[in-house]
Amino acid sequence: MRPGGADTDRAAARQRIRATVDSIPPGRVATYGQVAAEAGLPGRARLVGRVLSELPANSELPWHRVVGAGGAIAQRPGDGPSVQRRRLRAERVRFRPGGRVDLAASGWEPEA
DNA sequence: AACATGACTTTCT
DNA sequence: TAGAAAGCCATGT
Repeated sequence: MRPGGADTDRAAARQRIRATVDSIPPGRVATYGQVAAEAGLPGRARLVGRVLSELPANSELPWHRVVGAGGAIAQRPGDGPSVQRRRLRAERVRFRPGGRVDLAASGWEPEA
């Protein structure tokens, strides 16, 4: 076989992204860039968004714990921000006036 | 192969 | 507060 093939790399990257998202504890949120960096893919925040966009509706992955830079709720296709906001509020995630997540209080601090 | 698009981020005007 | 610009890059046409 050809270890290190491009296809394999992309598949592995997406798997690491999913694993990272899955490791975000309830009540905490991480930004796209943060998830990418934790997954060993610095600078590829977009790839994270891509992976999440392809998740099946019944996915167990806590996609709602991923927000944009500065705690902004991302504009998702076909659905308003209210869905994600509700799910986060249900986990006691703190919000700041303006509708952003309070990263200082509820941001994810991954353990080394 | 060129071009467009997108659940992104950061910096500079 | 807004917009442009430049990074990033997988996918689809």
